Amino acid sequence: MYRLDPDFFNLDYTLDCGQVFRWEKNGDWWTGVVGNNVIRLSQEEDSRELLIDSKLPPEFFSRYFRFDDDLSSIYESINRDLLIDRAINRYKGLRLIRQDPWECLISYMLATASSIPTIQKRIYLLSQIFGQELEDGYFSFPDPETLANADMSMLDLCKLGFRADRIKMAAEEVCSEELDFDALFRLEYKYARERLMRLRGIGEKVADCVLLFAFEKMESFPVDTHIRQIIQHYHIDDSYFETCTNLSCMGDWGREYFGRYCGYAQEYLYYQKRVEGFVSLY
DNA sequence: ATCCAGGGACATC
DNA sequence: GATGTCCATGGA
Repeated sequence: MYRLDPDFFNLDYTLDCGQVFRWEKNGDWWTGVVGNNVIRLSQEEDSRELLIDSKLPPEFFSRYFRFDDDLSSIYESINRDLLIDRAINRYKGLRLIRQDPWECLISYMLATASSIPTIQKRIYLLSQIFGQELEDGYFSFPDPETLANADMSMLDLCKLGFRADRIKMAAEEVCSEELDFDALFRLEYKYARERLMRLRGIGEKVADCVLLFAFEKMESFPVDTHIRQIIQHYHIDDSYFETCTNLSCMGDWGREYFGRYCGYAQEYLYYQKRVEGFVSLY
């Protein structure tokens, strides 16, 4: 057990905002599985110090929680209007997380048209049935080979619905190295997105989530149902915005409007909408 | 009962 | 390019 003292960091917002699905809070402590590690974290009320119950070194958490991102300059660059300004101030310290590409890919393929508790349940079942038990009740995420070779009757136990065959196909592509994660890292956002969207079950939204959360593409602007509702609800005085009705246009709008770090803007708007609905700006 | 949830594929126009 | 329907599942 040791401590870190990062600035601009709120553990609750970061783990609760809906970007990761394998953390749960009991009392003051969060428990989660990252790779083959069961990790427990807490944050002190007043000092804001991060308490870490894990054998992993500080460098691991600096990387995982993106302490290398300069949040104050990111806030400055994305703060374009009252709505995002409110979200930034209310949820200050929410950081994007550097996720594992494979787990992130499958997780967001399983997330389509589902509530967050349902997604969490699917991922838990998938890990319980196909992963390794690390501690009582905590399982590693299954590796690509296991899912590629999984038989459908076992996969159906995870309640994936129509998503089951999609993730099996994705697992096969990863195993055969037809889908190369290293290559995706090197590709520009636009081309990495096109590559991911060639997979069955990956459209613009899932591709953007995976690129934002696992491939360092901060210019991703995932348009899910909440973001769509936000854009439709707040008729911001912007001619480009006014004509923006379909989803892919909303993504382009977000990129242009918020700039290089629009992925951060997206996450703040998303979380604010989930927690508070359509907030008043007066 | 009906609608919605971190959507996407496919047909149709 | 824009629109409608279907796809499982679970909770409100």
